[in-house]
Amino acid sequence: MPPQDKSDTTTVTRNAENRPDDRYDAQRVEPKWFDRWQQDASLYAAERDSTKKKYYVLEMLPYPSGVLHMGHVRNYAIGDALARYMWMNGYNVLHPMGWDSFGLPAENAAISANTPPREWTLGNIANMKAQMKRLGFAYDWSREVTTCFPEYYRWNQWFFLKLYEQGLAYRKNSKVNWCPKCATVLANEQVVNGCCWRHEDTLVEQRELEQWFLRITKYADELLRDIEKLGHWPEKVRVMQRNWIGRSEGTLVDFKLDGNAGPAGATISVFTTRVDTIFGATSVLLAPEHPLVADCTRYNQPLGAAVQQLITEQRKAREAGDIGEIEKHGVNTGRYAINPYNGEKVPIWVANYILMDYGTGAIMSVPAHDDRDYEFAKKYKLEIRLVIVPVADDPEETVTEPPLPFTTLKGSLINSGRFSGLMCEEAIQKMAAEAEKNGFGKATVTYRLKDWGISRQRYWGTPIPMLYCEKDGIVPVPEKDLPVILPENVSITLAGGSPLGKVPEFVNATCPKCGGPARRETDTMDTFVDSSWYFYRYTDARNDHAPFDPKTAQYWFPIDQYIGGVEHAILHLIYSRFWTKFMRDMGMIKNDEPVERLFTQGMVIKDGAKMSKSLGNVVSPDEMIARYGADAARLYSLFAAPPDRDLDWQDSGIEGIQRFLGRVYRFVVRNAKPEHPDWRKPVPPQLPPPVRAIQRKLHQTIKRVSDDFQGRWHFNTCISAVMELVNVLYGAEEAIAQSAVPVPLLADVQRNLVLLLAPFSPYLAHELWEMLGEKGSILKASWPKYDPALAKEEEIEIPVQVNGKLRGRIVVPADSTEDFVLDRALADEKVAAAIAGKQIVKNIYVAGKLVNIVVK
RNA sequence: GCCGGGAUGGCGAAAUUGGCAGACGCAGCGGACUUAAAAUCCGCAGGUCCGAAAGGACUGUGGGGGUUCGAUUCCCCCUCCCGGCACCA
Repeated sequence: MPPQDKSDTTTVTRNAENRPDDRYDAQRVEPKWFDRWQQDASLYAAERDSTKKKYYVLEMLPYPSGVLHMGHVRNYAIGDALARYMWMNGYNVLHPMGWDSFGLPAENAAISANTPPREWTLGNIANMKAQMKRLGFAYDWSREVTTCFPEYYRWNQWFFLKLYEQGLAYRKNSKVNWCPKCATVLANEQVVNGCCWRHEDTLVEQRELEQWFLRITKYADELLRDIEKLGHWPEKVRVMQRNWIGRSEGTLVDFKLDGNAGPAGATISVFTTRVDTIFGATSVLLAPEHPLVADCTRYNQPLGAAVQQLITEQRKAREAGDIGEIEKHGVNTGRYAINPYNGEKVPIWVANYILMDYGTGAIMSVPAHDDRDYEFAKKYKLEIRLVIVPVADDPEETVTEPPLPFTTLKGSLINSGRFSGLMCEEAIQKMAAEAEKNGFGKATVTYRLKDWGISRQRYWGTPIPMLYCEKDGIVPVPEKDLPVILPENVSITLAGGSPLGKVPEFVNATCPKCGGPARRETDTMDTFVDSSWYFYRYTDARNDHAPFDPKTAQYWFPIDQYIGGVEHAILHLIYSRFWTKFMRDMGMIKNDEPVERLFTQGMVIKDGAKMSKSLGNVVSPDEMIARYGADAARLYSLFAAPPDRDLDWQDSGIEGIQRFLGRVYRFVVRNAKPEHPDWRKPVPPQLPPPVRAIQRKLHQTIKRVSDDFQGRWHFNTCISAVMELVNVLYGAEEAIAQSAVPVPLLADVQRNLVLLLAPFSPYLAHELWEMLGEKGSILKASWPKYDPALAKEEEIEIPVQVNGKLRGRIVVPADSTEDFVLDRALADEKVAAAIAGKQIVKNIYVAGKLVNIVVK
């Protein structure tokens, strides 16, 4: 009996023979729901002042590059499924979206296409937003954040002023990474293998510039320590952050310069993690760019030339990203330093493997106990002096001449004066204490993490709200004068420094202190500033007197689930953590960390390679929507692989998903009978076995899908489970045709089937929900609950092994005793044959799982 | 070099706590429906060997070893692939 075609909402088209067309046409159904959803802006709005439990699910906001790619679709399909699931479980869900819309590509477009960055960006946003809506993602668009709007970036400026007030933003002259293609500086984090993170073939140059820095290093220790709190982050990301912060405990030791070497009283400070080996130091090595080197080379042309050579070698190696493999070279300065522990004079060398930007740029060289120093000393025939010997459990066996270099900490000191005989770790403590007591050093901690340089010599970014007055120097723009608006109609080139510097109306300003003329800062902020706090803005996106309301933020934070690509494991996620800690110390928020759970989804690849235009293997979401529909594209991106693994896109795979959606649709079209008098009656408690099997499968499926949402998020297996359920339903079609399946059960199984699909394929779910006679959005319906008693199998099949080899299977009631199962197993014909004439050593029964009979 | 992750049919994958390896899907093959095709529905399907068939034997989760009644799963060694870090003193 076909459903009546009288509803004005659900339309089942009919074919030539006037039978209902049970073929699922996504191109008919999806636009219908799309239009309805468009008309209801409140559909996915998070509730203010809710008494419900909150859930904040967030996908990383995209850069509006022009069009969505499959990686976006996958990312958002995961988040959307979770958001819908949480809605159906009664949570007050915050699921927002926005645009990381400042950045260089807009300027490049301006240069190549002569389109103003703002226009280009807003056009892309409009396009991508339309794509997202067409894909059916359930975002609260009333909270949309667009970082290039003054309403947003004024708060970047406001935060900057706060950072400046607290000494966390400061200006200094320093060597910076310069990308010639971007025509701007890069933060350390943005340099990949010596190249620009955006231009992987472009070597980064070193330039000397005045720059604004944020003092992220103030939080280095806390950022490291709190990684422990991120228990629901992928271990991989936690390790990467730990390495990036690079905490290292050691000792600073000052070596005095000998006699006439350098200015009187001058010292070379070295950093070492192995001060216990210092009696084995046979030279001091300086980085080629160490300030003292300049002093040594001033009146020594040949030495200067040699040092210049070392600088060049080091720079080349760094740029090529293989500083680790640099061939060690060095040159003797001819001067000496004095080891404060034993008064010994050691030569000062300059070496190309010493880095100026780590530690103090100077080391003590201990060839006997360091691989690198050993190699260097061998090459230049420097003295190698053993000061640590291994300690064996049996003192008789203690080796006195270990193979060199001997670098472990499991040893004791020799030839080390009053420290001889101490164990290494104890010696490190005592020697550091002595240095401190005598004023020639101290225990210290060094980080690899550097302060965050945020100045960019580009146009399309947040203007840094600072002024330079001839009289008053650096003066912050007063808070009341924010925002400093980014001017329009600026001619953009990649040459000649900051484009804003060429706009007199922008540059020329008045000093708020003295009223005299002042020059405006013309650099803009790194766009990672924008994304460091945007998720707080979502909680209160239209606030125009503060970045957000602290109370509201406190309700929503921390983010319950953050989802994005692993490529942001360091940059974005470390800056965000820093920003949160800074805001906490300002009293704006109470949470120490922004993100409770982080999920990093795998890449979408095709034919074994990352999708790229040059490989010609790009799959376009628009094309997938046009061919298969949004639901199919989304469902396939969840089905083809577990979400944390890379996904190999196969066009034939999505066809299978399209078939599956058609199968579901067809089943419901044929079996929805909401007008039937029994349709809403409760399912009878006693069902005959073949029908009971349907009910059992239903409850098993609900359990599997629910468990996965709570646990490991393997949506691919969730969808498989629903497919199995559908296969069972098709197997029952004959029974249904003969009215052997009670209508209440038929209704129940269809309702639940559609509910189970609601997080994954919203268009189809909404269509079928309506077809089943249900009113209102399926999002407002409750997630199905399974009944363990109904999910339970009454009879189970148990494999029987003999000596671990499968020999037979028996079917027994699920509550059988061990004795009963074993009896039945031994009675099995094939099992009996396999054990005939042998002696049974042991019977193993794993309840409900397996029997193994051990014979000999 | 160090730290992660991975390797399972022709392909994407599954096996959640040590217990039937290959669920589910794709591609393939066979059948039904059709004048025919598409669509749809049903069935078969790791490999090798024996058998006309029913069925049976052996073998099989990158390679080698171990623990166990039993290992894709735990332990040791090795190979390859992907990602990250790397003279960080």
